[in-house]
Amino acid sequence: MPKASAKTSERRAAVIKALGHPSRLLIAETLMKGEMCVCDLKDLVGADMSTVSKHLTLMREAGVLNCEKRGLNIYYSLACDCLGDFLRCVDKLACGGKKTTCC
Amino acid sequence: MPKASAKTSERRAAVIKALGHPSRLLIAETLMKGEMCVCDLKDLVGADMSTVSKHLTLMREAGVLNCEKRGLNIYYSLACDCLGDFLRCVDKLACGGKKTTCC
DNA sequence: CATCTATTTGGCTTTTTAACCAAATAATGG
DNA sequence: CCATTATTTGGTTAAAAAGCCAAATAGATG
Repeated sequence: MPKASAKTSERRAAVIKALGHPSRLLIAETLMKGEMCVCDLKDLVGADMSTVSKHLTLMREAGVLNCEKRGLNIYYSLACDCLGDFLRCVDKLACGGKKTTCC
Repeated sequence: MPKASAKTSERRAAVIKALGHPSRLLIAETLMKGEMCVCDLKDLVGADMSTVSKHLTLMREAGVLNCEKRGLNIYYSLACDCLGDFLRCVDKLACGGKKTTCC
């Protein structure tokens, strides 16, 4: 585990932030099953195409997604197969329940 | 892996968002070594105490942190020991490098 | 070449998040 | 009970993120 310099902390936070939005998380979860093109992801998310495109760009720039153009479509896919482990941890935490106060 | 309903997606995203800020991530990384009180975390982060307090509240409400009051201090700790796996995945992605375009 | 389809970009508005300061609360010790 | 220390809350302001629309770009196809 690398030590947390300010720089790596920023970079890590960018990756995490890229997944910390409901639509983007849904996209990532869905891409675990395989690549998809933007228009299919648009249907999945149910937002404006331009909005989805911006989410995808952000995720790609964070290093979370790869993309490849084939014909008219651009296919996005996960850059890493570790997302399962990532989500397992998230789910453990998410189920912990919201504590409104500590004492 | 539970299916991603809108509700669970929201909840998961909240957990992830709680870690997707440089200061909060630094706090979480530091707490892997053990609990700390707010004033120590304030020194670590180097922000106003009230700012740090709000970060901690947000993380606690997301389910990421627990806290316990002892004497005058409140000690925060990680709610789950899975953060290592989480960060391993994040680091893999963070090292992937920023691709500015796909083609 | 003109056109069609898929996607990205730019611009703008609204919402959310972050930060600080000052004031409130809570437990402790004199 | 008063003062002190640790922390949270409320309020305000500034900065960042998200969404939509319209326009631009890039291949594919007739």
